[in-house]
Amino acid sequence: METEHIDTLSKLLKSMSHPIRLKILCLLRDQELSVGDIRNQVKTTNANVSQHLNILRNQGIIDCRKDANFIYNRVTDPRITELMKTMQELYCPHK
Amino acid sequence: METEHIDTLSKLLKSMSHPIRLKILCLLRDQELSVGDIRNQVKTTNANVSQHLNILRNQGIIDCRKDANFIYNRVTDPRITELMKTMQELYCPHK
DNA sequence: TTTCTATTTTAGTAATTAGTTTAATGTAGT
DNA sequence: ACTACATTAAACTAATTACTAAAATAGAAA
Repeated sequence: METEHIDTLSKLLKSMSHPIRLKILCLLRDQELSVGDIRNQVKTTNANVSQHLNILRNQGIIDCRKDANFIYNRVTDPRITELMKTMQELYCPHK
Repeated sequence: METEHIDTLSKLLKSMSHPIRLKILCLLRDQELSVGDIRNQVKTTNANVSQHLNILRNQGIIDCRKDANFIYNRVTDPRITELMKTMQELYCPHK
């Protein structure tokens, strides 16, 4: 694997490797959620969720659309969905 | 996904998300290498490689065997190999 | 034993990352 | 206009992580 890919991938993994951000990605895997929705599930402050969402946006993992005064977030990159699926299969004991 | 799995996985991703450690994992995917071998490929100090290897060992990703005064490292967890394979397929343009 | 080589550990510092608080922005409804 | 709500931005402290250099450990060979 080339250095360029190593760097790209390590940045991606880093952005996913915070428990709050990983949880957000899980939540957004099959639904669109507002910042407030996420805050309720993750139990932290709005500002903190916002900061984490921003990191995921800058990484190109999620994007958002605005509706009234809500911002709905969703996973955009299908590779992330695929990667999450693989991780779940490998690390979550299948029922 | 349960909180426990989220924590486990985020720790795993964190340990993989440093470029040097990710490169080490790539190198060890299909071969056993000594600390010095790795240092030559990664271009840093022995101590630095040793520290990164230690992080990967504590995470249970790799283990090592001693032969004379060399320590040979290898990936032990087959899930890591599988995960690396998926990441490579998704993020390295296939020839 | 001494010497050399490979690796690890420790200690120190620099750099990055995380979380809290507060202020600011934007939008809908009254 | 004002008020309420949702979100973001800025500033700061605390905590973690990374790298370097030097000392320590362990084994092989002389």
